[in-house]
Amino acid sequence: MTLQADDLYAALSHPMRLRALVLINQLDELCVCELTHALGLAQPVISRHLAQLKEKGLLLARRQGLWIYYRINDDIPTWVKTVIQMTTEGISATPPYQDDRLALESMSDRPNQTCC
Amino acid sequence: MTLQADDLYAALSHPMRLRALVLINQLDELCVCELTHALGLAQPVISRHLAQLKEKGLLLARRQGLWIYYRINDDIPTWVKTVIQMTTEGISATPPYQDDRLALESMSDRPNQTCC
DNA sequence: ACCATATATATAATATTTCACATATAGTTT
DNA sequence: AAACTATATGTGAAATATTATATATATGGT
Repeated sequence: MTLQADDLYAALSHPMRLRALVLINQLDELCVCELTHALGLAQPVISRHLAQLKEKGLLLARRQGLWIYYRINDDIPTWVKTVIQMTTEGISATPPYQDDRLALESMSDRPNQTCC
Repeated sequence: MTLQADDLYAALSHPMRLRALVLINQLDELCVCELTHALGLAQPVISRHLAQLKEKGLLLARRQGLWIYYRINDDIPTWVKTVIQMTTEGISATPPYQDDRLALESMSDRPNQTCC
């Protein structure tokens, strides 16, 4: 069951989902609390958006201890990967995407695999 | 005023708008009646979707006699053009996009510039 | 001037999406 | 096992998008 174009664009149609996806694409893998911090949203809101991206087949989730890490599903059509990559390159240096990245990097006690 | 990523993806988030855009991208320029025929939608529905694509800056309209032809705005960021092109190439050979093209080509008394 | 055709728009009804808030689940630590 | 943390989900309200229908506008032809 491959990702349909409709599902891709439905997934990207919310500004926060686009911000989340661009951030994940830049950093390979992020957990919910990192996204919550970077995007400044309430946890249930982030979780819901991530659930949608996952439902559509765009993201995969991996649990590690208490944290759940989301990453881009590698099993999507090549053209979709290109679209995500072009978008990321096209907008990552502009607000609000640039600031999202800075907010993430300034996050204290950010969980990561090495410390567990 | 450049096209924002949010606007692009809001524009593409409706299946019929995606179908219209892919068709226009393949054929350079199409009038409302051609799109109505190809996509099998009521005229006001098509007009509204086209108006949205135009509002976001994705399409331009040109009147020729009674017909209004829509085409892709060339004044959009390069990455957006790439996204549209990759999408078109990625899906144009699959349904329903393939059938839209066939429906268009089987349209009788299709208006075109040369006959006016 | 009148009629016909192509397209656009107004409006109200409907459907869909999103959010806020509360609560549930799963894993960890003590 | 109880308390704690991170994340997910249920539910109803609010916001937003879409459609159907009717009507308006613009152009061309007679």
